[in-house]
Amino acid sequence: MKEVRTRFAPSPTGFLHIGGFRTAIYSWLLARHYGGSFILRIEDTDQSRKVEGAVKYILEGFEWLGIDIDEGPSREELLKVEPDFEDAPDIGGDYGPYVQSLRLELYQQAADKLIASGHAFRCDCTPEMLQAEREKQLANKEFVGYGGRCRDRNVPADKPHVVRFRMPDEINVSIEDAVKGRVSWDSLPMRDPVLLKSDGFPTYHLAVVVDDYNMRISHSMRADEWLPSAPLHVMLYQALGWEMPVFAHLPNVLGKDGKKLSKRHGATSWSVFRDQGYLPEALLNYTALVGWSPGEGEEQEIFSREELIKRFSLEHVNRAGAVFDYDKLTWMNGVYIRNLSMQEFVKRGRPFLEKAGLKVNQERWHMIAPHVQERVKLLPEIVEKVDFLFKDKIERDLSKMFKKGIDRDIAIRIIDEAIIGLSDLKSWSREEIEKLLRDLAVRLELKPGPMFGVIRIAVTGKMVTPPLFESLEALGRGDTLRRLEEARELVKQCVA
RNA sequence: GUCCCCAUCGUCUAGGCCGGUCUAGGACGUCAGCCUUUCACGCUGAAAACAGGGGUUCGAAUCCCCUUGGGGACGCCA
Repeated sequence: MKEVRTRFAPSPTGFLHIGGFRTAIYSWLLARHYGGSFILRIEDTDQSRKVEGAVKYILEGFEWLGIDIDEGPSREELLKVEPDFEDAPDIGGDYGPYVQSLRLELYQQAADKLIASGHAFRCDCTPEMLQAEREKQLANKEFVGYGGRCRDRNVPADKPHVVRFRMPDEINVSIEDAVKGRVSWDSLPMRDPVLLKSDGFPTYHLAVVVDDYNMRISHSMRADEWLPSAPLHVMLYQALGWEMPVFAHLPNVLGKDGKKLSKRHGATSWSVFRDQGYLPEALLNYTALVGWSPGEGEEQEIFSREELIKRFSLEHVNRAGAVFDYDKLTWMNGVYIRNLSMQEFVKRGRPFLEKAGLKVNQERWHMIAPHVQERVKLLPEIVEKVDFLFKDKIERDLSKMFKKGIDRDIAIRIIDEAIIGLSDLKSWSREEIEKLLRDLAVRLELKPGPMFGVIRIAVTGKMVTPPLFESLEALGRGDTLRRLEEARELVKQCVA
């Protein structure tokens, strides 16, 4: 079997959203599944829309997600695209350059070949002329497109011009798409499309065909919106006498509203997910499942990178667009967080505590971590659960204390007794603390729930915390007693 | 205006190619309950879908056609 070679070919015109990343993920997965190569190619043929930093951003996203690249731009090539990309990696490969603006001769040659064989022609129509033509067609509700003025004018090569493909009057083209199945066209996809622009740069259509062919791409995977121009690409391959890759048109990733994913859907770029506390392995897992499933009745949904590679196949890529469900991603992130080793959780959680401005005491954090690990779905949620451990002063909403049969006097009694008992505790351990407080509840003839609630608010200031005894243990005897005493005074000031 | 793609619970999907085993399975979310020191986790259960209409067939979620709905393309953007 032919080597599987896939490529991801972003244009550095903006910040790639998660839908674009999914295309990359599928391409990468297919290459890895078959032990092939995954190639990165930069499609910077529209110089006017270039955005500085876009390539760097994509590369960082790949690294974060764990998508490794086999062939791609060398450091030198990257610096030509983004001069400020100081730590640009040196990827390289045998089919470079991997940046389209550095491959202009190749496109020119292909265009010349097409002109020579009569498949293409030069055109010197001005943008104004084309615009006028288009408006007229639009007004008449006609098929919009080039009218063919220069088809047989033999515009000389030394005059400013574009090169257009000579679209036949009738076509009959079909492809065997790896996800859509057989798709056929018997009417024109577009009229004499431009192949080479007047600035010497190719349009996407020419570039993708020339590069996929020259880079020996076996599977041309791309988003759904390219399907309508596939017949043109087929005709280009035929006119050039080149063998075609397998096409795979991937369904779109949609926002909650069922529309194609875009910026207005909020968190759509990888770094936003990272900052919101999603784990890269969870994002990768979930994203792979938006539009693909292992099929065959498999009910497992949590897949490691290796399992995804092992199971991925184009046959089970869905044909319909799929909504990206943040709720499910968040749930899955929680699963991944709980599956982390304690050490790993401690390590990954800490930066979010620091970012929240807390002075993290590693001993306390380490002690409480196992008890918050199963309580968060997003890393930043850790902050509100443990900040009482790292603050000198805490806020208390005492009013929350007085419910379920707890009044001011009882609260004071509880706190007093707790102070006495905890001070006398032989060792400051979770077991000792629990035993003492449970005994106290029995002695005071109180239900444990409400009574522990009083201590909870007195010491942490919150109604909801990690388990109480573990929380006190992590806080330490000194701070616990100090806070209890402080709370006692505050409660005394309350009007009964 | 022309062309193309798509269509199973609210969402992601299994099943469809090889019609019967599908009174349509799983997951997220939702609701109820259990567990329980709060909150989670975990567990149990519930509501929830084959877009509509025609065919073909003994039998259709599965095959065919039409309708409807959704998406996309028609640029010297990708």
